[in-house]
Amino acid sequence: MQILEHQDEFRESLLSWYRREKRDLPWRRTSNPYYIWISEVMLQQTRVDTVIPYYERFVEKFPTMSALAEAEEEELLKQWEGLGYYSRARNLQAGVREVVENYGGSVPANRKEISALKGVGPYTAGAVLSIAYGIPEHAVDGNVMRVLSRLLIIEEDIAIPRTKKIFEKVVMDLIDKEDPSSFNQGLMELGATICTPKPRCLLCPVRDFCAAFLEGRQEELPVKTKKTKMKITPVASVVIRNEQGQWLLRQRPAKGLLANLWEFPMIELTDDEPLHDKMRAQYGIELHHCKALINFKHVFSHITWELQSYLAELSSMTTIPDDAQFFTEEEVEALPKPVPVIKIWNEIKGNA
DNA sequence: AAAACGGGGAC
DNA sequence: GTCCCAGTTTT
Repeated sequence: MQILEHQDEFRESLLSWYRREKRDLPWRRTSNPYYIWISEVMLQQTRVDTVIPYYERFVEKFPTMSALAEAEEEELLKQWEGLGYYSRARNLQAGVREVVENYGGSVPANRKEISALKGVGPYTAGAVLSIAYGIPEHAVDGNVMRVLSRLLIIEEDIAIPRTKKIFEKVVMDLIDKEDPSSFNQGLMELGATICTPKPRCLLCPVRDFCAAFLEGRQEELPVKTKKTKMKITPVASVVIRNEQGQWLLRQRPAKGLLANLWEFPMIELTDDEPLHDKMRAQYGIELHHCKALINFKHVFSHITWELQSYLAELSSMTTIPDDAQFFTEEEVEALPKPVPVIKIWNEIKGNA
């Protein structure tokens, strides 16, 4: 089935535009599958401008798969600090370890095997295969669905998982067999710079092929039902300093939100029970001279923390929880911490 | 199929 | 405020 008239001309217009206009990005200066892999994982749900400095530091710190395979998780998370979706980092390391142990250090060059690696889903598999190895495989992300939904007027709801299969099929039909890397990246580059949610069609190199532009319907596509009921959670974070001037940090659980990152002991404020009682009940900590620090909101993808923070002294008689310990200022700096915790820490240091 | 999973930039 | 970003995993 021919899904698009003038397929060859479309490919040529897209590819010549991409080769002429593509941004000079760090991961476009290499074809090392490991580096491409790193970049694609970092770019999941994350903008290019945010990723660039993280990518540069990461490949400098872990220049080989062996280096990453041997790294401590704390060191890994410190490199990822502030980038979000921290399971990406753990999954990347797990995947790299699989490659080192089971594939002799060579990233698999077929969809079946590469997709079996931790953290490598349908998009990342296709991206690494096409960009690093030049294999004609689909790499369908949000950009590609937006571009193709307009190009072909595909009105299926892109919020529904099975809709992506439609676009994967379209890409496999359209993809340039000679340069699948530039084709896939060209679609994404177009979506990121021209065919944006608010499209700039007058700059588009393929508008003559675009069914939505022809009908003036580009603003209506893609169709996406949204629905996020944001949950609001009031929390209190207590910064505790002992008589030696050390700070009490707790490591978050290994699963769930901000897994394994460090924080000042945090309490969910579900009822109107006093903070002191909750600290005693949940942590066995007795607070003295509790002073209010700063209050702010922190928005995650599905939760908003309404966060209160306090500075308190700890009585020397109290036992501390076994998932928490005291750290010097230098040690606190070195621990991987989520952004709201860093914000509190900066407030502490500013007051000192 | 839906929810969980971070953080920031653009409007 | 809303949207959504070079998505994947878990439930």
